[in-house]
Amino acid sequence: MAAPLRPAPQQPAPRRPAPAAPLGRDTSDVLQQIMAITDQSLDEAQARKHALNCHRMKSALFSVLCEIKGKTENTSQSACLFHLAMSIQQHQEEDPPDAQLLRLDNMLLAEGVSRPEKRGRGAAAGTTATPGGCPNDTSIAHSDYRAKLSQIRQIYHSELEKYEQACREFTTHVTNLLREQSRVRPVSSREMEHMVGMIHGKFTAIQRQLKQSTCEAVMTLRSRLLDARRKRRNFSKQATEVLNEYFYSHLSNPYPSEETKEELARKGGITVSQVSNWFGNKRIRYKKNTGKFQEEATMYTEKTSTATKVRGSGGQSSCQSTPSPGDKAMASIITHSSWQRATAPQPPSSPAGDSGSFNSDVSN
DNA sequence: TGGCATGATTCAAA
DNA sequence: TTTGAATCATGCCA
Repeated sequence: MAAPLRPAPQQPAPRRPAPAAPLGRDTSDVLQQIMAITDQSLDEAQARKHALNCHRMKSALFSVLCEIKGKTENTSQSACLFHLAMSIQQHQEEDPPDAQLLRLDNMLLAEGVSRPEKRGRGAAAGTTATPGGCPNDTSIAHSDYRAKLSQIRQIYHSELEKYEQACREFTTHVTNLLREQSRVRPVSSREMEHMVGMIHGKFTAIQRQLKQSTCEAVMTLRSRLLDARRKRRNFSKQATEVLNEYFYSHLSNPYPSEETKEELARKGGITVSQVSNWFGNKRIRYKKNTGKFQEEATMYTEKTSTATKVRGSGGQSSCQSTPSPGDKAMASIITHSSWQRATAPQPPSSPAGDSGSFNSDVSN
């Protein structure tokens, strides 16, 4: 059986100086050498380049290539339009990363990483408030934070500089290479710009990675600082007294309004969130073990009753803290009955309702 | 050092 | 969004 005719396998380009030969064969030979030049080692390529530059057909080949390029200009124009459209589309697709880059830039700027290091104190730490924290602890944490941030900033700028330097060097190298190639083939300025743009695009991607990892480092640092803020610190005696007084004088409905919370926070020198936390904990712990809190309850109700007698009939809490001999029993009854109803959102403007429920609880 | 007290956090329910 | 409940984490004291 006859084997089917197959196209002859492509022979690798001969790596030898072009001998004197007919024009067509000579041209294709030179072209093949150009094509193969990237496969060769640097020394070999250098020698090949020199041979090509000195080749007697070089100027003829160059003009032919220019002619071909000129003829295909129309085609290339449409190709350029296509590339332009593709590039626009690509840029549109890259919008999210660009937005991300913008966010990264903003964050680095906000954290003081993008800026050169400030000499003054509290450059970045000034932006982090620490409500309810201890000044000594936070200042230690902040100095630690600043030191770590400074390290991150140094690393970031050093790496950024390295990348920029590498980008410049590589761009110069590629530009020189293209200039070199322009002696053999026509290289338009647009091609050069395109190549430089590509290089810059690659290095921008690397820079984005750098910014991202820097942001992550800053976030980790911040979260560690936040963990440090989590440290528990007992409230001052005054704060505890203010809260307890309110709690036991409003035992029927220990749900202070937002305004009351603010007032209690101000009086105790703590934050509104801390007041909310305290009441949340107090309610649940009181309910769980009423007996344990009886002594405390008696103490505070007596205290507030004394204060009421001294102050007379004025004051917000005084009108709601009329102590009765049966406070202990009342507390336990209230705890197990009215709080369940009281968990429903309270009407913001019903102080009378508070005392009313208190009285009704007592009477019940 | 262990146990208790207590402020903070988390999560589900209303 | 607030609250209850559970849980964590830390301070304090015997």
